[in-house]
Amino acid sequence: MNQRKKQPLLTRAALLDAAGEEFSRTGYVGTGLGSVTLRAGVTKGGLFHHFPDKRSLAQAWIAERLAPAIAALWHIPLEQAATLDVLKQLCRQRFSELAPGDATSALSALTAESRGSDGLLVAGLEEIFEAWRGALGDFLERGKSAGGIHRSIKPAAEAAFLVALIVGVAVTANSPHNAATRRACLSSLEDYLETLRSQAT
Amino acid sequence: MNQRKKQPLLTRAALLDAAGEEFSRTGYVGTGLGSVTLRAGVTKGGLFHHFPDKRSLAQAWIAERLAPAIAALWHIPLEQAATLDVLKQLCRQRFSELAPGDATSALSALTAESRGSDGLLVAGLEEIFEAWRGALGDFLERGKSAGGIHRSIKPAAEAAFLVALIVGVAVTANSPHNAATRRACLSSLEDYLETLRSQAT
DNA sequence: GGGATTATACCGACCGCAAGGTATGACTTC
DNA sequence: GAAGTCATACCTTGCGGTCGGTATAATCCC
Repeated sequence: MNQRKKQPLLTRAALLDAAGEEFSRTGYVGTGLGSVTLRAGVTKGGLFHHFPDKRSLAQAWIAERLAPAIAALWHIPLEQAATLDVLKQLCRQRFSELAPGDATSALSALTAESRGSDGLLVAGLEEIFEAWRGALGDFLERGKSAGGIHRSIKPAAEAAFLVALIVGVAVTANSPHNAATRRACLSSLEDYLETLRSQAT
Repeated sequence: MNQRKKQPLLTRAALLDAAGEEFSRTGYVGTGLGSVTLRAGVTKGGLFHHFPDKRSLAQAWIAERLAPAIAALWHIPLEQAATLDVLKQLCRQRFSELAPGDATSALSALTAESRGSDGLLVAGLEEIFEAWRGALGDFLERGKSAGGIHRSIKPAAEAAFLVALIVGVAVTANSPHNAATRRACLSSLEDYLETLRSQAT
């Protein structure tokens, strides 16, 4: 076994993971560094050795954890797809998994919290949204080329619309308590996606 | 002039207004009672005379200020309408007014923040969403009866969908900086609303 | 109606605590 | 031994909340 006692990469990773857990559940201002260090099994000294301050920790987590998590959930499954059914199936799946603390909800909550106050955090979050909209736009573009998606739609606008909708669902209906609302949104979303389908030739 | 020196109703109102300003801009945990009392021109003693604790202050603000504000923005204009054009015009208007700190953004941010942690605040916020979805559902129902809206739609599901979308826009595109994203969402929203129109006979 | 009494509204100092952050030192690794 | 990695102890600040006191308003009683 590895008998090394100081493994900076692992401690850094543990700190990021612990911070992510806390940020996802209680938001940025709501989480104390004490809970983070406790969860990570590291003390204050260790934390501030790896990150100069709380905001940097959050920024690192956003860039190194949250962004990839969103990509894994929403970009990659669409990477080589071009049909509406793939998107519909993806939404069904992701909506059913939605819960407080997951990546989609965390992204939504962090954005809602940071906007207006913590301008520096917004930058990293905004990048995630840009990438998300880009991936969705590319997907829709491919769908248009392949013929499965109607020619008249504007992929960029439609992507922004879809991202907003998903965020809205993550905010208004991400708890097991309001599963009914989530199902209602999903139902209407599927109807809406059908309107993007190109008329059968 | 009224020379009364103690006007409990006015001070209470001032406290609610001040709390609203702070909650809307920096969220629940992000606002200190010091800023609230300062803005209201009241001291801690006065605050805790009217409200037993911080959470009660927030609850009172949600019920007495935020809920009516949302109603004024989204329910009342639709109260006696039944055509899609009224809804489209309303969305155009409200989207253009969207900014950090307004009622719609505050509702979205507070909900995103409270869910998972402050269960007691969620109750009041949930009521607002219920009323919102109800008002929108009634509107769509009237539209169906009047004939302007397609018969096949499910008003309740569509209402949940629309509320989620608006919240999503308020979270992802409520700052003047991303007006482009907001316009994109609005554009797609209008296209989407058109699909609800009943086929011309 | 007018003074005494009680209840209401508000002030301002203070408390305990947890927050973010720092300084220093000890142990590891190269 | 020098640089890197982490622990311990501590500092300052601001938080939500309390408490004794005071000034104003409503009520009572004659």
